[in-house]
Amino acid sequence: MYVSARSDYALRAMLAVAAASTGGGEGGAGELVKAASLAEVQEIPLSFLQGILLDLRRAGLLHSHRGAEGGYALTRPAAEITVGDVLRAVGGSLTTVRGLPAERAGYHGVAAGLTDVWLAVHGAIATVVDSTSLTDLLTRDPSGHARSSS
Amino acid sequence: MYVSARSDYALRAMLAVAAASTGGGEGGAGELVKAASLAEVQEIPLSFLQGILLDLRRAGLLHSHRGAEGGYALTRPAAEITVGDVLRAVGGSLTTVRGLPAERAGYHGVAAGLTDVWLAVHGAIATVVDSTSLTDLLTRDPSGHARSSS
DNA sequence: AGTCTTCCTACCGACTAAGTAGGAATACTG
DNA sequence: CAGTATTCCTACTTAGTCGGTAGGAAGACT
Repeated sequence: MYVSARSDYALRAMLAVAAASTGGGEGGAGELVKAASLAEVQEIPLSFLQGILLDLRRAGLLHSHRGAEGGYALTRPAAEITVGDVLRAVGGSLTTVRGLPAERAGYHGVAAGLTDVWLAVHGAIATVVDSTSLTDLLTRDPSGHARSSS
Repeated sequence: MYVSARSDYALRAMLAVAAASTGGGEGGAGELVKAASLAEVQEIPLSFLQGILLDLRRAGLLHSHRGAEGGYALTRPAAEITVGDVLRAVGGSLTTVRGLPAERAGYHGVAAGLTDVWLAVHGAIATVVDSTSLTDLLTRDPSGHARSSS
């Protein structure tokens, strides 16, 4: 699996927004965080981050507000947003074979069985990232995310 | 997971070599297959394939013989070569975060938990590709490889 | 010697990823 | 209504990798 800078930044930004919301003690989602403060606390280039935040908003994970005192906030509770949600919002499909989604690799001859392998890999990745929520990462509860070994 | 053309070709070539060895009926590994025939049967550009076969040989998965009647053969039985072996031979690490191996992502602040996610993903991928051998793919035995989605 | 095949290095074009720049739209303040 | 702060959006630049090609050198057999 290749995690691009874009995906990495997206996750870190989402975690920072989630931390600001829950840390403030306010139960609602009214805690707006500015892009500039996200860029600073996680050391992400601001211009680059803005494009990423736009993707996250289009995917329905963030909502934003313009003008003074504007910023970003989660649309759902952090416990209901998974790592997989964020990755898919900015990166498209989790598994690609030569640029194509895994299910349409198009093999023939002795290589026909490879499609099943890619699908199994895809399922394994999805299981991990879809069972890990933002709160799992913030609280670092060991029982929160899937343990592949054992 | 991104499967590059290089990795894809490598697996298809290995499968073709394995099929030629077992299909011939000869128990030994003496069945040499030429790069040109591999390129033709799996529709891989010959010049590109030669570089890949070189990597596979350096990784100890193939041995080669030059001159007329030369070619490539497996160094081990196909049942003892896994998909993971082939992928690592041509592609380096299975999971990379911004170009770096997963274990040295280097997070700080609220993003500290991300490392565990990448390691869990890495483990999940490794479990699949390391438990699938070339013979599993050739015989298409359902019990051979892991089934993630029960 | 001659031929066949692997071996090896260098190179090229195209694409994408990462990051930058600059401005338009929107919201609040006074 | 003027002004300011912030998100929004598009275009651009740069650097690196990926896929593929070319041309020979080294070895093996007849």
